[in-house]
Amino acid sequence: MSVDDRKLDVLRAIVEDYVATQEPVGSKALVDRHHLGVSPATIRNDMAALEDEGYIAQPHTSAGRVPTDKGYRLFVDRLSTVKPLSAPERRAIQTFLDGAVDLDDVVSRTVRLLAQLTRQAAVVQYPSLSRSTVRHVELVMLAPARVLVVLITDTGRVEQRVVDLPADADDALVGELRARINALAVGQDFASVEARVTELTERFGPEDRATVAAVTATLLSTLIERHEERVAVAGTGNLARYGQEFDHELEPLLSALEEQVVLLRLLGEATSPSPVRVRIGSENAQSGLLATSVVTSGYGPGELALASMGVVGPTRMDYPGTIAAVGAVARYVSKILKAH
Amino acid sequence: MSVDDRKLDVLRAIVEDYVATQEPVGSKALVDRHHLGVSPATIRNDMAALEDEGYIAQPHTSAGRVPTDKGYRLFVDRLSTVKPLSAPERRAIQTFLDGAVDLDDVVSRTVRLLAQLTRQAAVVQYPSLSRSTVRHVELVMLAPARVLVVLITDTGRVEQRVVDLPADADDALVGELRARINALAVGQDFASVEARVTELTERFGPEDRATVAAVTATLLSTLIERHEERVAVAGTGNLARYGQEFDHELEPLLSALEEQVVLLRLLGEATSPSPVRVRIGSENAQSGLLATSVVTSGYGPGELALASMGVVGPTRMDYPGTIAAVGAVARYVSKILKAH
DNA sequence: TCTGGCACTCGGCCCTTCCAAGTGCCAATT
DNA sequence: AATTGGCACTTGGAAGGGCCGAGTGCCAGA
Repeated sequence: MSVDDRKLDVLRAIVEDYVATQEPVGSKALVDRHHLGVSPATIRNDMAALEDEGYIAQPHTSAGRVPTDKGYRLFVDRLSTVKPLSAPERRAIQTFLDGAVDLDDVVSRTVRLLAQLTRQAAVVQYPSLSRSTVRHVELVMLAPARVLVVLITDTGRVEQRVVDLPADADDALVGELRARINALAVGQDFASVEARVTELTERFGPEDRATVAAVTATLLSTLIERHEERVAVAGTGNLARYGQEFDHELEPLLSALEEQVVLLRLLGEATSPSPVRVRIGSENAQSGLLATSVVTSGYGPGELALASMGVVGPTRMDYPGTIAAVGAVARYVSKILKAH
Repeated sequence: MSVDDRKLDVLRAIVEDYVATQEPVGSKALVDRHHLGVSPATIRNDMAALEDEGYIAQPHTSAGRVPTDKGYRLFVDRLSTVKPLSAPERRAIQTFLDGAVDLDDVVSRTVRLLAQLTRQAAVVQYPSLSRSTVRHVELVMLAPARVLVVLITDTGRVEQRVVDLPADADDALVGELRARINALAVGQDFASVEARVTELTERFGPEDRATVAAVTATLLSTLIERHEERVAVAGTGNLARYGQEFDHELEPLLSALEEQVVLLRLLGEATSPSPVRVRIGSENAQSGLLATSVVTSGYGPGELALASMGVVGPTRMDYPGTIAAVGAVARYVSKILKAH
């Protein structure tokens, strides 16, 4: 075994021990707990080298070493082996998610499941509108000058918006409008609908145009408004349990977890479902999250990910376990969405 | 001024000082900060009496006094004067809530506003279905054997559910069903709809009854399922800020704030909008909430409250300010709902 | 009924001491 | 060249001790 190999082994051992014990780990403890076959002094040399390269650090002189963000990064990228979920965990995922009755239920069950599996805070984005297609648009008159616009997507999501019309409308007009909108929107993705629906106004008589414009404008804003994308959160209590280590930093973290904008940035752009992504500590570049890592995965019924889900926890988290959990849940949810 | 009056003054002073400083308050500090016109020794006697009666307690011998739950209760019931909101606060409420576009937006803005005003955790219940009336029921065919049921209430709330039919249906059947359901449900409160809709099946031919039954069953379950009542939460970070005083108790508290069931019980039965209710510490009889107080108010467009909103914080909270804030926000939201 | 005085209690702060864990370096060994 | 044992050094944290101040309860006097 070459020297570099052993150094990596040492780093791995440090990460594992530190994650397990939450305490800086010294050379002696390392050789005791892992059978490395060399003496503490040798380990010390390796550790000094690792420290020079920036993978570990010591909180104070005469203390053990702690992994740096860079160290965790190396660990995640090259040193950790996939830790398969236990059978009970697999069963838990299935039984928990199979009971879901609709999309909202899937999301809320997923987020609680993730929080429970990882004992950290979980975040799940509702499947994004912008990648869905329109299944149906419904217009309902609530009052002579007030219409409810309901948008139904192929993912089973329903968005509604109330429109105040510039003038009273009658059922005939609303009915015609409903028919026309559905004729050109159903089955289309949102971008296409945007393109087609704008010309719709011209097909109506001048006296109705203002009304039609009001309705289509609302429909478009529903389609476009990505910031409407919702996010479910659970397990924030787990972060508190993770100890007083966060100390004062707990409050900004909790605040961050309440802000949709922050959460969406956290989950990042959902690309393809497969790879689980890990952002470690300072890689987040988000004020309250410098001491936290984020493990995310896209999910969705097809090749493209509709949305993301993930877990937020301290940098000193069990990466293999968390990655496995997030990956497994994302895969299973994707399968459920496909079946629907 | 009789003796009992002064004792109550002393209690009030203790509560106010303790809330302000977070530290046990002694006789000397009391006479210094409040011009009570008597000597510390006199105050000591009063304090001893108050302690005998269970209104205050001392953490240790030779420490100042701290109000008990019973003391807070007396303070809230008889000693605190209403503290009107400041002009900026009033403005904040208006500008913040007037921008709301729909019911969901009202709720999410309200909960954030409450959290910000009181610097505590806020909880707002979505207007309850069970007290609403039906404005419209829409059936949308998603597939030959799959129908989306959309229920629209007079509060602007929309509930949807997907039904898998026992057999394929055609547009004609669904259209007829839609018309009939609306004919008997629109304008009715939920209890009436329950009563009327069950007989509906019999009006259809035998071959369609299974289909009709499936749809009506789903509609009924949507009407009845109160546990579907959702709750919005914000400001949990404020609880962390409230200091390490919660210590280990923070985690169960955060968990409790994530559980719909607990939150709904916390908000309690919404009765009439007007009075703000306060539950103090052990009055909650909820595991994680023994050190917290809950200030709630019903709200809704009419005389009856549709739902509740409230604030959760440490027992050592600023009751007059919190009560004023919750009351003002509840009144303002009620006004908005009435206007809609 | 109130007040001033007085003895007493006790938690928190500060200081010191001590210890264990851990390091870095170096000379010796393989 | 790599590894090892030995050793001096650093340092945070725990343990102990003394001090101080805030606060109390009680009592005798106004």
